[in-house]
Amino acid sequence: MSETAEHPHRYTAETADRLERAWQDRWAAEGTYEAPNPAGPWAAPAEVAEHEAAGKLLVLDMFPYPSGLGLHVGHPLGYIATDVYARYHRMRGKNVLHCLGYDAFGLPAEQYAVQTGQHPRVTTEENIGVMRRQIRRLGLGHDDRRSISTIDPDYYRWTQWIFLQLFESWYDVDAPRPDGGRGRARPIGELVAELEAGTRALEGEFAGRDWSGLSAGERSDYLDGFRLTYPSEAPVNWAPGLGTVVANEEVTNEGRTERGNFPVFRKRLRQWNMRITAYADRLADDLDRVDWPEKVKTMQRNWIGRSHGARVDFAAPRVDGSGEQTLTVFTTRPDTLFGATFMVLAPEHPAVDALVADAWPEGTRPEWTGGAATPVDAVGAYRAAAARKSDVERQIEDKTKTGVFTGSYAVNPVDSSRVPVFIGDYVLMGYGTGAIMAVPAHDQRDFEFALQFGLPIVDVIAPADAEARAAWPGSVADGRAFTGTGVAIASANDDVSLDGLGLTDAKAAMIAWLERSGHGTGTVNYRMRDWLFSRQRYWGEPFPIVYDEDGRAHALPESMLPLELPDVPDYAPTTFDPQDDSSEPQAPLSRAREWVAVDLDLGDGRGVRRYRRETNTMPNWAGSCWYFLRYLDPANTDAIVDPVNERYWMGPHAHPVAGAPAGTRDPGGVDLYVGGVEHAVLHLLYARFWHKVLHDLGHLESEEPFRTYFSQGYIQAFVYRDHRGQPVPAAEVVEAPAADGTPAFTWEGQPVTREMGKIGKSLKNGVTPDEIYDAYGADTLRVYEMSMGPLEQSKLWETRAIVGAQRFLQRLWRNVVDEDTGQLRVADAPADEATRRLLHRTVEAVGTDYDHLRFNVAVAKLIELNNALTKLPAPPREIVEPLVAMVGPVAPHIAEELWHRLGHEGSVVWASFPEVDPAYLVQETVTCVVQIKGKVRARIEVAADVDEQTLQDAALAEPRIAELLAGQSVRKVIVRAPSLVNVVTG
RNA sequence: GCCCCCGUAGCCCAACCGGCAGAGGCAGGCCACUUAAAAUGGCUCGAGUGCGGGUUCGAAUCCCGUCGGGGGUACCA
Repeated sequence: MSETAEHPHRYTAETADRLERAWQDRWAAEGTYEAPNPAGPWAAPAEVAEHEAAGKLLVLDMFPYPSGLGLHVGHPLGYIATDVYARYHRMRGKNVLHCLGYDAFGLPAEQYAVQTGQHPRVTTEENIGVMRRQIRRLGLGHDDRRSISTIDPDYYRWTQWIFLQLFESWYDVDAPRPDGGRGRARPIGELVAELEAGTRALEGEFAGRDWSGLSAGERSDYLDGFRLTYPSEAPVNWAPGLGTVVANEEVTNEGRTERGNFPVFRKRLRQWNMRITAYADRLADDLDRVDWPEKVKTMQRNWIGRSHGARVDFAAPRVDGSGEQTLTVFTTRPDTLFGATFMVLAPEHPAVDALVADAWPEGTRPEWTGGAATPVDAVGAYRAAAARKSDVERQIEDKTKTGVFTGSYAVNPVDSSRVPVFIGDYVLMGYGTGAIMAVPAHDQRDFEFALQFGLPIVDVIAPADAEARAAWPGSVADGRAFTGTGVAIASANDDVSLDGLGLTDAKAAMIAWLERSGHGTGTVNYRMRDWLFSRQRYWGEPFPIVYDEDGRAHALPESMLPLELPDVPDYAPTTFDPQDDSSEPQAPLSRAREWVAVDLDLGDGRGVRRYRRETNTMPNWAGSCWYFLRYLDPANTDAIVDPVNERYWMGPHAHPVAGAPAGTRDPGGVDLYVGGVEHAVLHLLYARFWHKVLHDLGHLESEEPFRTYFSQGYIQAFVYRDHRGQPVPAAEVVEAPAADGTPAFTWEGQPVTREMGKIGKSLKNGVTPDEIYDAYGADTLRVYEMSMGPLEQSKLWETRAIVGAQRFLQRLWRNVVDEDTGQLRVADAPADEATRRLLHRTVEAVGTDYDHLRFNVAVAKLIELNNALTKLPAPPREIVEPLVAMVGPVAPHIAEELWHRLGHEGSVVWASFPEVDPAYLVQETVTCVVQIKGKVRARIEVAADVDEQTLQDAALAEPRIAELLAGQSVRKVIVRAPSLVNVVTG
């Protein structure tokens, strides 16, 4: 390039490339970013002590998944942001732990391997290699010693260990916690001991029996009902096209898999689950104690879906004459029980069979029968139709209420009225009890159902406000349910009256009556279900579980960990026709017969026996639930993390986060976690759950994994499509104004349309970091990405705008280095007053901006200061040095190079962030704005410490103001010394 | 349908507790350097804050309504 010849010492892409690589090598060789641990295998307490005054900082990025496609320019955004933050805090003297590992087990890696015909380990390791190279070239200050990968047996040994912790524990809802609450995980051995000693009674189907009277099998089943991870036969989400079951959290609204978009079918299968529901309350409550975006907290609260209400028992005579069938409903509105005029059960509800009559009873309306001759036919046909409908169809269909009468009546406990029992698919088996009491006057869905089927609608709530009550014609006349808050009416029996009570009191009164009369109980219901944990896939962590001849699950002893994933030639999943819901999942590991059948001594006193290994593997989420804990102490072979290290890096702070409820303590956790919002109810919820279990069991001091979480926006790019809607290569699109002046776009001469979209190969708008490294250098990419806009916002990638970032670095370079001679240009003469003031203002602003992740504003301030230096004949060293230091977090390579050229021996990485001298922040004089009725009419220079009266006098004496005020009466003068005077006239 | 976020110059974005609408960048224009172009540098142009109302001495900022964009969620009893 010619400019190199003309300006041999100019900062160009080549210069950047050369010095960036050189500094990356040197940082690696010198271990510049290695963070000392207080304890464990890497204990370096003396080095830790050096940071005692400033403290520590744990910065975390979401665990990346090494895809075969490599990175595009959108991926590094968060990594750069955390790196800037980490580097800033290093300059503040903190012991900063920042590193990056790889989440390498899972479906996409396996699919990629199947496509390319290579073993997943081979392709995954290759992909990690590519990603490591791309990440290293960005110059991130990671402690590479701590980089771990989930597929490493030394890592997944501990994933399996955590699984065993969950298997070997149960949730005791009564156990007191150190924080004063009740409920925590305890070792299952303690449960067994209490059962053996008879201090704890058996529950559920074993209630009333004695532990010693149970068979071994019964004991095992009983304990499985308590373990935090347990096998169970239950309806799960089976995706034949994916060849595996998936968790509820991985199913989209459309009833398809999040990964691959395959149809999902409900199927009863024996699978492993995690008892996350035991933690529902704490997972919901503790959101108040972390510093997260409110949006993400809301998403988690909605997912957990806690609602307070009551369970109410209705009784219906069984059609076979064998007595009463209890139908339990969940309602959030027990106060409307007097208005319950019918019941609806989910079509799959198990009690339906006991209620389907042989013939339509007297008074059955024709529309209740679904056109069938008998209830048996009607219910049979309706159930068959409902079962045939996929979830997708149920969603897509309009919301017209359908259902049929079972031919049975139940008794409303509150007034002994007979209410017809229907089945209908608007009641879901998966929520509450799968049965509802219908209160058509006060629930819009029930209202619609009642209209459809000619069922009675009885108002039991009326508007509370007398005026509104007088105007309200009743729900039937109004044409809709009254769902607002109001007061109860027509709600009394011999025993209880709700009449006149408001919502809260009426609910409480009804719950009290239900409990008193034995017809129900106040309860809390959750939308969240237990977490389906097994997958029929090869590329995941094997379960440390074996089955004996009776099919009972046994944990492998810890000494047998890691249980390594066997190398099998046939790792491809067995997939089916995506629509074939009759198919059965087949785990690839089940084909590894020699691995599955083993003779082991589990150390339980039974000696060597024959066992069959669990052939499911763990889901992708397993490895990412706890990786940050391993970063803290990756070489520790005795423990998942040394407790001292965990307390040091993640222990609770002295003060709770802003907005936490009074009296709560800080939960501990990562100091800053940055990642995309797409994991709001998956990873972020699962990780919190495991963390709380490990906390309860005494392995962790912190109660939450992520004290502060920041969700970054995405970088998007324009997508151009031709007339068929096909994306065309974005880089080849030409922009030219159309005849009317509006922007128009063409590709190969053909008009194309423009829209925003994700960056990627499929949309033909991909830009890789490597292209940008080559054309501009990593520092330029870093500065550009940080200056694009607020971190939390989605932003538009615009390759042509990058040059602005490069020009900034070039000007910075030119302020220090002569482009022709390579000599230093800085002057040792003192700076002038104005520049010095600007410097201190900049130091002040950039520091707080870095601290608050406002990198776009920080970069603008640095550019401003740099531009001010460009105008000087020779930039003064006293300004240049702090500027270079402040640039260090965003553009570490150029800063390091200039720092050394300025004569420093040590790294800029560990230089102190410049100090603000407050003396330079105070202005001697300021410009005061003089307004008349809020409009600026004059400006005057006044002393910064001017008092209000003097300022007012000066303002009114200002000739232009005096002129404008002539002949007007001054009503009021507002003085905000020293910057503003507002004269109100009239 | 419901909930949340965002609308400032041609474009991306600043603006503290309500107090001069502009920090920075891109693009555009002019000039310098150049045989020329690119690159680089200098200078410069540019909106009254989506719209309508309200509160206030004063509103981009607070409140109400409305339009547009983005996200979440949806028969959850």
